[in-house]
Amino acid sequence: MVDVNLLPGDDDPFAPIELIFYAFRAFTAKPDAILAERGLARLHHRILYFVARHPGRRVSDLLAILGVSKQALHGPLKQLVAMGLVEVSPDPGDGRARCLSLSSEGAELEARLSQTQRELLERVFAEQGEAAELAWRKVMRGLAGSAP
Amino acid sequence: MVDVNLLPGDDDPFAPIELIFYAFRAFTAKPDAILAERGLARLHHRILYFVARHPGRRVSDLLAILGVSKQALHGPLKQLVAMGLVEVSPDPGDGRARCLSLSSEGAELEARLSQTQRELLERVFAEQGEAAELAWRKVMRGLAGSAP
DNA sequence: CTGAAAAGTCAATATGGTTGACGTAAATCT
DNA sequence: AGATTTACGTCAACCATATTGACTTTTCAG
Repeated sequence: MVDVNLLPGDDDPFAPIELIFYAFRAFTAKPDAILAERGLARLHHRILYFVARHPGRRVSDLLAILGVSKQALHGPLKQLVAMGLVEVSPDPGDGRARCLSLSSEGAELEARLSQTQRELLERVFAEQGEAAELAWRKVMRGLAGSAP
Repeated sequence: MVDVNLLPGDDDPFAPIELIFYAFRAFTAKPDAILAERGLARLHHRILYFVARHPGRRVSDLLAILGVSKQALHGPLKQLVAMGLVEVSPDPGDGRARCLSLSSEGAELEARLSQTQRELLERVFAEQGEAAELAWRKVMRGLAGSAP
C-alpha cells in the first residue's frame, strides 16, 4: 500500500502529476496480479481487451492500436491462441488477413480482468457522485485526445 | 497521433479503462521525448521528480517510493549525479545515509519536464472549467488511494 | 568491540522490447 | 499470366530495464 502521507493534497499544484501515476498503478495492479497467475503480462491484457471490444478485427488493426512491432505482438498473441483464449480465422473478404476473436474462455478471462477495473471505478464514482464521473470523463478525454 | 475514432464515447461503459490508458500515454509522451534527447528514461524522470519534491530525503526513501530494487536505482541515479543534475550529501545526523537534492541544472530540467505535463493539464482544465478540475482530482485521489 | 544498517557495486539472469531479414500465401496491377 | 505488393509469421541479433544474490565499506548503536 502506498504511504498516503506522501500523496499530494488538493492545494498542491504538482499534485495531478502524482495522482495520474498512482491512479494508473492502482488501476493496473489487480489485473496484473490475475494475469501473473497464468504467466501472462500486460500486453496479453491489452490484446484480450482489444479483441473483446473489436471482435473480428485484423492482426494489423491490433498492431496499429497497440503501437508495438509485429515481432513483439507475435509471442504473446501466439501464446493466447495456444491457450485457446483467442481464435484466429481468415478474413472471408481477404484471405491474407487473419481475424481475431475471443473464445468463451478468453471472454471469461477478459471479463474478469476488466471487471476488477470497473469495480474500482464504480466504487470511486459512487463515492464522488455522477457529476464527478462526467467531469472526470471529460478531463480524461481531453487528455487522451492529445495522445501521440 | 491516436485515431480518435477508436476512442470511446461517453455512452461506452468500458470507456474509462481506455481513457486511463490513453491519458497516461499522452501525459508521459512529451517528458519522455525530452528525456530521450539526453539518453534518459522514465526512471530518471521519477528520480528528478521525487528529489525535486522531497529535497534532502535519503536514498532509502527514494527506493521505497519508487518501488524498485537498489540495483535498478543505482545506475540511473549515478548517471544523474555524474551529469551534475542530482547532488548527494551525507546526512548530518546519520553519516551512513546520503541525502539527495537537485542542482540548479537538475531543477531546471525537472521544471521543464513537469512543465509540459502541467501545461497539458492546465489546457484541459481551462477547457473544462474549474468544477471539472476539482471533480477530476477527487476521482483521481480516490483511485490513487487504493494503490497497492 | 560487535552486530546491524545504509549505501555502492559486480555478476548472472529474465523479460520485453527493438530492427533486420526472410518465407509464404493471397490479392492486385499491368 | 506474370510481376508486384500486402498481410502475416518467424528466426536472429541486439538492447534496455528489471530482477536476485553476494560482497564491501562506512557508520551507527548495543
